[in-house]
Amino acid sequence: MYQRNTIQRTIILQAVKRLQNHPTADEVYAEVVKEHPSISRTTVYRNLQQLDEAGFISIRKIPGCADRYDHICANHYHVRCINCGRVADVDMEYIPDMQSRIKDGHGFVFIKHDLIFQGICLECQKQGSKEGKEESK
Amino acid sequence: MYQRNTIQRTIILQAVKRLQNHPTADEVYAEVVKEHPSISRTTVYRNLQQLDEAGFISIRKIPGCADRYDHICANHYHVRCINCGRVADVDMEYIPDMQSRIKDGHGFVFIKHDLIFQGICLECQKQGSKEGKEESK
DNA sequence: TTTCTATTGATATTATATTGCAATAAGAAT
DNA sequence: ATTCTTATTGCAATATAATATCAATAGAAA
Repeated sequence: MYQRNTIQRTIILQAVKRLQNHPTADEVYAEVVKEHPSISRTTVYRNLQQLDEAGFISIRKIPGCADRYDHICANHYHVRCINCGRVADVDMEYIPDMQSRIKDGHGFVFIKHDLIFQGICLECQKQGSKEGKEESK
Repeated sequence: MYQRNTIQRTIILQAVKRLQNHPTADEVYAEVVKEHPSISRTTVYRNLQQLDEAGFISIRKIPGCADRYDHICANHYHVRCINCGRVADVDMEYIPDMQSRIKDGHGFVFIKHDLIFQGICLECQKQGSKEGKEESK
């Protein structure tokens, strides 16, 4: 756990709270470097992880793309656009006891679960999926 | 789609079918290089992707670790050990209409979903989680 | 046998993330 | 206010996973 609230940590947290669209570490870096041009990418990566550990933000590991950082920490589900990579929340009831549906878990102790939808976002539908900024990996 | 069934493609497919534990591309490489010492890692990556596209195996993108290759193509759910990285199937009914539970999908067209559990496998429980071969990222 | 081209394998590159370490800066102690 | 202490930063290097480029090769077809 970290000890001090530095300028860097403060503006990184503010950036995640301002950018509400599940930014990647690099997108957070691009945002904070405007305000604090000397900040290092390493510091952004490091502080995002520390802010996650401290419970102020939540890291979201989405299959097939860079980690996203979420200003909302409560458990919820996400959808990823397979054309442009955009990640959004879905409004769906969280199922805390999902693991109770498992008949055979091969001796695993279950801790949590992630449910990630894949689809095409509204913008990419409009553009006929022609010029997405990212291909699905 | 590929045109020819090369030696390399054949032994890569056999390796995935033999290694039933959701191997990574590197683990498949380690297996096939025993039989075919001159094979290139690139060829393994490339063929695994082509075999996935051709429907003979299935790529599984698990958050926070390297892609796994599955000899079973039918939709099902997985659990990952956060200590050693092992990926296993869970025996649980597949829910094809999961997206029907979404109240607001923000205009996304939904295509598929992935449900991934995280937990501790039997082996890591026995070892008291002391010497896992991989830390959770 | 010769031609044609899919495929391979070596190398380089990209993307994402982490580690090591010297320099810095922010509190605490004096 | 000055010094001390150490958490933190930022640079550079490294790690890992995956992909791109391209000349050489192999194998089917003519």
